[in-house]
Amino acid sequence: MPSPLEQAIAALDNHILQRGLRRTEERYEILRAIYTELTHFDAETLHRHLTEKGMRISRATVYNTLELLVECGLVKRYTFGENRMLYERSLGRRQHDHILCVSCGHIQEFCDPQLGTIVENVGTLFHMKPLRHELVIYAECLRPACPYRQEAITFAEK
Amino acid sequence: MPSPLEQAIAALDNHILQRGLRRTEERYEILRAIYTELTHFDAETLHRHLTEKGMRISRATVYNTLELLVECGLVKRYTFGENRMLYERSLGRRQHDHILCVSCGHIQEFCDPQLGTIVENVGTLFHMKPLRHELVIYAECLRPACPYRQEAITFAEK
DNA sequence: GTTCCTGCAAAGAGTTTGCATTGTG
DNA sequence: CACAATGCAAACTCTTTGCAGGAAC
Repeated sequence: MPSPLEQAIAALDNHILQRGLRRTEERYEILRAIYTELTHFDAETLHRHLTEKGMRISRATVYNTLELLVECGLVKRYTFGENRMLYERSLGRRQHDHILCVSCGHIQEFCDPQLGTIVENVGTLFHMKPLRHELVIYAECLRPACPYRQEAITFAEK
Repeated sequence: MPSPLEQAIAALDNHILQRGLRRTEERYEILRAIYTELTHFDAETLHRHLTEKGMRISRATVYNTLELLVECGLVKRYTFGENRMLYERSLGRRQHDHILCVSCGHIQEFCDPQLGTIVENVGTLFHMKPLRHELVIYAECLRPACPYRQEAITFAEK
């Protein structure tokens, strides 16, 4: 069984072929980073991650490629809490939603099968067809020593 | 029974008194507009609305006052679909979530009591205390003549 | 009179766009 | 070798900030 990365590469190959686009190194490098190294990241973080690994790539290409990958369903885009967009890989993953710690910013995922029913019911009520949904729970960690707090401090000091 | 606007003014009076702030005309005008004329608006729309009614007010004051009103719980702030913040009045309103039409941008509200249960359960699962949540359903209107589509076209042409 | 608040304009953050250059097909 | 995609920098949008003048207490 192929790994999610292998599946994603095959899907991107296919999309590029279908649309007469070009197989550039940048597109595959970005896809690889998203499928093997990053999760819940913003465009800036992805750009920094790639340049720090020695790759020479522009912000424009990062944004262009993210849009391409969102279009062909390989990446999902969210607009969490703060005014920026977050991305994550979507192939080989169940539908899920997010719970975000307001003190450290750490994001965790959860699945709740009942939520799908609620979304369908609301759609029916309004005569609308739900295409996607986003539930974000903003919460506070109850553990006195939250393991992610240090991460948040490091992040804030930058 | 006092109207939501009257309650909101009283609450703002109280907040201002408690914190030793000042009762400026701008703050009360903004509060009045939010409680009687606008819903699901962004800062720019509020600013335009006020200036079009002849009021001379700066963007900085609009942003400052929105922050003040969010702090004291009179206004709620959301980060829907696109990369901007939306606001709405919160006093005298039940907890609700939003369904957004992707073709015209129209936003409607719904309440689902089961959602609260889901949110609590997820909090328990992760040992976190949920503070608030946002569910946004992105959907497509099934009615061939969506009454809000014209609104969207007008909006787009601006 | 003191201090907070406002207006203005400039700065910031995140994202998009225009255009010359590069490189895929 | 055509033309899509890249890199760079500038433009753009939304929001925040610094500061001088003005208003509330």
